[in-house]
Amino acid sequence: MARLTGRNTGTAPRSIDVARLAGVSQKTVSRVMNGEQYVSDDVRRRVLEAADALGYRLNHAARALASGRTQTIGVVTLGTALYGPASLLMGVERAVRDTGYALRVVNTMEGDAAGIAGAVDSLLDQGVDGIVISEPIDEEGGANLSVRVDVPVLILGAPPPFAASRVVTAGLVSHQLAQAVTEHLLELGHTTVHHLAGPQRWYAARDRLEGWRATLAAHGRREPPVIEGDWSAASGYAAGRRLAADDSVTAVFAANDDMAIGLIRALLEVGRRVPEDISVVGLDDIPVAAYVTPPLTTVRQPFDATAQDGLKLLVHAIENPDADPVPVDNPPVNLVVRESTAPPPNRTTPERRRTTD
Amino acid sequence: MARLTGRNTGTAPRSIDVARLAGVSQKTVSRVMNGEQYVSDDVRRRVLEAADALGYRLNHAARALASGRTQTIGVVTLGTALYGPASLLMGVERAVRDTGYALRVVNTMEGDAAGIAGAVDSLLDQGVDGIVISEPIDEEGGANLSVRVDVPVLILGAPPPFAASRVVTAGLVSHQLAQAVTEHLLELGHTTVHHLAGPQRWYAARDRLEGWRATLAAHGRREPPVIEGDWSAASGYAAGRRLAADDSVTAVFAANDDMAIGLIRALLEVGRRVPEDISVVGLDDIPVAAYVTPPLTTVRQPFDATAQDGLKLLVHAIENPDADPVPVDNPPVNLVVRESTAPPPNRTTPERRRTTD
DNA sequence: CTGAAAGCGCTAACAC
DNA sequence: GTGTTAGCGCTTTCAG
Repeated sequence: MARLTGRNTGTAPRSIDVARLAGVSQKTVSRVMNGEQYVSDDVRRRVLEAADALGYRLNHAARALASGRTQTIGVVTLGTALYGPASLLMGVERAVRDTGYALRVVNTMEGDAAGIAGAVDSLLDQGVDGIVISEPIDEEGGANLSVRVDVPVLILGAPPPFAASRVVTAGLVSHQLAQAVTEHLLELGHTTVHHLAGPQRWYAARDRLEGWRATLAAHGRREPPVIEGDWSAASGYAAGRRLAADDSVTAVFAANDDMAIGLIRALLEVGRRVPEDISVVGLDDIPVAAYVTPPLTTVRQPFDATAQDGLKLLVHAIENPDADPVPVDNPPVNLVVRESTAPPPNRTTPERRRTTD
Repeated sequence: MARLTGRNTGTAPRSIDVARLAGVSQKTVSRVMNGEQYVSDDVRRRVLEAADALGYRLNHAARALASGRTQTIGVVTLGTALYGPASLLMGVERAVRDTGYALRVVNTMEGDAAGIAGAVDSLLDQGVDGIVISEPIDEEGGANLSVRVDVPVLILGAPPPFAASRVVTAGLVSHQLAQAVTEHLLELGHTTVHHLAGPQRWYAARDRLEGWRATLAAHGRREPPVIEGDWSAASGYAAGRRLAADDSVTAVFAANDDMAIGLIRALLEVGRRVPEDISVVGLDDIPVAAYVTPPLTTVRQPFDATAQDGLKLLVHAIENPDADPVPVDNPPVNLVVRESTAPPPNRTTPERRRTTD
């Protein structure tokens, strides 16, 4: 194809076109577009006007090729609409937006053989300056990432599962959330607290379990057997059926709200009242939590704060390859006490209280 | 497993390195990497082996620059973890994955001045071969996209709000979903059905309202005044308070499950039973819908099917610039009848009206 | 402060 | 079937 140096019919304008119109060199256009210093205000204005007149749009592919930087961050998520992961993803998008980077997304399905390693690999393949791994789960020891990753990595909601050149983390708060829940229940007077855990391949699920366990131990309470669910309301329902059969259960901490809701449903179906007979607490504070019956006591997860803090670290690591990671504070724990928790029933003198809701 | 040695450390293997190792020309490597024809099996194997040995990774930026195609699709979503939009996004990711394209994501916040146009613009800026707009909302007539869009666009869940060179749509089923719900309620014997609509800036909300309205009209029923919510359980709750004051209400169709749940909560609080006094239906079939009290009757949205169908169209449009768009079938409507719907209560006065239909 | 030259790693067109 | 020759549109030296 011949050089279309003079005309650009149907072709997007290039920086050289802008340069000609503004009467400067192409390099100067580049300087202006990148907001570099050492450009006189007059030249800058002329370039900007010319660019605007032409409808100039910087070609990112060319920039990436020449500079080796893509100005995009890749995120690996679970391919699920679960409230937690979805909220985190949205938080990440917002946070990335603020940093001026673009966002690429790749999902890992649960049970995906390639798992996180495959997703990271494909991101590296597409070209990203940094990677966010959101809520990783261990897929068959998939934690060992055999890919060499030489861009900074942010792990959200789990400690570094593998060694990469520069890894930062954020959102390691499940432990505290679980502690807050457990203590709330203990303070109400419950002798102990049962736990309906999330799938243990998830770090978040393990961390919540540990937080619960540690809190119980700290208060010298007996640790009841753990029931493991899969985050779904259906699994909560199944767990509720089992728990309802045990008269000693007076308080249950479900690792997320969906399971808590399923659990409550099962309890109600067999005639156990919540919270009069059994208190139930969830975790997440999903949008409907305040409107189920009874309104659910739960802890809110700080998704946006986590995403923002994490991205700040990641971008810092990208742009300052040699600097040390700056630690961020953990966001405050936000326990939302509603009506699914109450003191344990008085066994000797059952309180007969009528509630219409 | 691939290894990455460093993007511009001078050590990143390029196609020419692979070519040298395999003893072929660089162009041949390119042919092999792109799966082109006319490469002997022997050469292909040698190239692949050399690439693997070197840990070669194709440079997408260079490819994009040279070919003008990015092999990525951009998606514009609402920056919300609402079940509907989040599910659609996940569906899109999965579908995009299957097509071999990569995915870029940009959010539009509600109330964002730049709105969809800005998001599309930024996507165009980053370089994409096609664009998916998921559940657009009208932001102050933001429908007029002043940007020139010269890549195919897929609109999910709404008709084309603007003129672009090639626009395809999918997921226009809200109307039918609303119809299914309304008819279900009518068939149970309700004289009419009230509607708690979604925010009318959303096409999905308008379409549901239209579906409900048309169905009522088709059955010759009176159309009660519409209450508008904002998708949230809180707005459903507020609507429930108002509706509960009206004795004539026996059936309500809420435009999504969250609002339905809030609505039910409000009804229960003032002593109106669901479904004995009032039937309530939602829309979405969120994960907890089956476990709230009472279990919610709702219609499931075909997110995955919509995303897949839509992406098929989009990719077709991308790869066949001149072909006509192929229409796809609408997925079947999936009404899930649970326990929040029942025949209307028996009035003390049998003012039962005969309907001939 | 500004400009000229030299690629970044790949694909496209056309030879062979 | 395979190689050769040009660029894609930008950023990078390095001059002035």
